[in-house]
Amino acid sequence: MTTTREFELLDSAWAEVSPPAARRMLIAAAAAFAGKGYHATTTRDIAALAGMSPAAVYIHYRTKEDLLFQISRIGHTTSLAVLTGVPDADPVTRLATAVAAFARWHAEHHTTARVVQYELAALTGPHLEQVRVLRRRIEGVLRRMVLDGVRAGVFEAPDVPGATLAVLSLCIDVARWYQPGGRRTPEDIGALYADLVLRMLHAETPQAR
Amino acid sequence: MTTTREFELLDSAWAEVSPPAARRMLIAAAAAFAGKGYHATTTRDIAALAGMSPAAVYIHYRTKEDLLFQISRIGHTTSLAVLTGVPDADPVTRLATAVAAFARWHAEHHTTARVVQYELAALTGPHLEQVRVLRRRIEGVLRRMVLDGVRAGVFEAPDVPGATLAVLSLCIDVARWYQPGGRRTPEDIGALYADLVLRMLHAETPQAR
DNA sequence: CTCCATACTAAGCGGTTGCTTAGAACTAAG
DNA sequence: CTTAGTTCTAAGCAACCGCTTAGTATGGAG
Repeated sequence: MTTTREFELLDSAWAEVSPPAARRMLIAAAAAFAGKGYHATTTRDIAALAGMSPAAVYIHYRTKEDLLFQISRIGHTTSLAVLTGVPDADPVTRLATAVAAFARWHAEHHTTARVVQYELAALTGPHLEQVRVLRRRIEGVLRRMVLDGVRAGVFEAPDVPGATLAVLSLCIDVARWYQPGGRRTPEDIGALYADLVLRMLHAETPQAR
Repeated sequence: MTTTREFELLDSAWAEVSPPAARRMLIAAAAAFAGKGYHATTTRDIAALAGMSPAAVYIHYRTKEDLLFQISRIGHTTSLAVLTGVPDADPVTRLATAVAAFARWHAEHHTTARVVQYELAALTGPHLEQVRVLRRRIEGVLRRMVLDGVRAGVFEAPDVPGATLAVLSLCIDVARWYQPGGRRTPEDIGALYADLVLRMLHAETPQAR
């Protein structure tokens, strides 16, 4: 129960989910899906983690897949907000800040991020389509940032879509390898990746971090 | 059946598996695991894909997890061989060739690579430990290449383990996003990534390549 | 031919799965 | 107090899971 409460306090993104029992169920499902994978998780696992009976899942969610979809939808929306919420600045600072925040999010919320990035195949047709729209928007935002820098002459990238792909891929993969007890904090990872990405684009690192 | 035969011809790494029926079973399992995930794949799926009865699985493999382990073991060994098989050269050329080959392998063999990279959690204790040894070796080989360049003064990396992590992560994640029908061929991806990695390490791109 | 090992299938067993049903406990309005 | 609506549980159903068992077909050795 302590774990669940910590989750709620840390993760303001779940605040919109109500009633509280439905939120607890979502958080339990996200933890279970992230730890064992969607298909290896049973509805009984989720209910037990949420401290309720197996049937309670179906009061708030139509199916197990609906639970996955809500996690995926909220997760994608939140990570998109992290990218777009970066303050306006020159292209170099802007991309550096965005990469740092995006990579950091994938570490800090690696539980949600793992579901977001690695359980897409378990979504049903219409739900998958809805999530794909969000994913295209995320890539679009990042590509625009790279393109702005290239146009301003501060980035050097012979292949803009390719560079965007690499940057996105780098950040996403944090969710796979990150471990909470590890050597690097989410902040460290954000700083490291911002630096590496600027080097990748042959940009001068600004003295303002 | 045509698909299975194509697989066999393309993938020489499976050659060591015998008898042929056991090889067909492994290839069918790899395809199924990559497509739907280990837990979503039933032993009946695998048998059907291999064109045999469900019970035939257990003639050649003790459990479903043993099938996964064999795929993972061979996959890890092969990808390690791809890295170590790079011809000796100056540090810049050597790392560039290795990254190109490693990234390319993850695209070309994205079916196997997906099982290798994303189904580790489904391995049982001793099998997981065995695979972890191979994974540490892969990271070690790559780190050594980065370190050699830093020591020779041709790479600039304030954080060698961090840079190694990023390079490895970049290549591994190819298995997640690569699609056979896509715009980029495995060769394209290898070339793109070799270039991006050299930039990341502030190295001058050699004219060869 | 017999003998025997290998490779396979048909059938099915015990256990687990996602999900449903029937009803209990609680809350709040009239 | 009654009533209605909501949230939960106990019990269980049909389908499906990994895996086993019993038996058949094949082919090589003697």
